[in-house]
Amino acid sequence: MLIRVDSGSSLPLYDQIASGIRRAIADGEVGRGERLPAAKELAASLDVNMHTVLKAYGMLREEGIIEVRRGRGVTVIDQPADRAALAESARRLVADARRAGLTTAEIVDLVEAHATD
Amino acid sequence: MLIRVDSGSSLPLYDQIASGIRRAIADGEVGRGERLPAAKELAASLDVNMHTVLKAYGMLREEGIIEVRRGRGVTVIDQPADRAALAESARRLVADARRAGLTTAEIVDLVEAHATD
DNA sequence: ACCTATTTGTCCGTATGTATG
DNA sequence: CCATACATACGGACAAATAGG
Repeated sequence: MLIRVDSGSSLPLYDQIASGIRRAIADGEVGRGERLPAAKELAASLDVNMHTVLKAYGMLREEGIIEVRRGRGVTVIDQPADRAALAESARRLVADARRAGLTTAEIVDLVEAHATD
Repeated sequence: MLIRVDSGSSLPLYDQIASGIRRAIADGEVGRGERLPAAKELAASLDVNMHTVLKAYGMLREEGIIEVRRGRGVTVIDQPADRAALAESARRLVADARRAGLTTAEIVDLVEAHATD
């Protein structure tokens, strides 16, 4: 898995790492169900602290794209895409947001705030 | 704001702190829009590390209950219930979309498609 | 415009705990 | 029992946003 980080970037290192892993998965560089390197190893290879990698892993776990378990490591979740459920989620979000009085632009902002690349 | 933590508990300190703050808000001990103590202060009063308090604050921010800003401190959000539900919906949508391999731009497109003005 | 203090954000390092195999 | 690997908590350092003088 090829990831590069730039300590001079304005983006936090953990964001860069999370993005790199998302890309690696999207590109099929790491397959579904496959294991990602241990935090300690990835940290060493990127020359960052283990906590920084663990924070990136934690983000991806909250996004539901990896499974993180102590003693076992990190694996990419293998789940088929369900576009129907996705559309339903989007519909429900918009409905709730409308009820709360949000404009379309505000809804987009809200979504983007939860979709940090 | 009265919070108690037990280092002997099986629950992490940051969970205990977050729970304590949720309760304090629910009980009206701290009002909407009011400010919570600086992380450093709360940490000192609970005899825990500042980072532990910051982690608790981060959790509550993700839940949409509080607003945390650098240099300004932490304030309780006006409509926690609605915003919290919205944030949760947005989080879930993004997680599902990520799992389906969508990029941020594609997620925004999906939302906009359901938010025709 | 400048300076200072405050406050959170990020990153590092270390130590210890806990689940897994 | 032992090694691996993440989880929690501590501490320190510096950066960046904010507020106020």
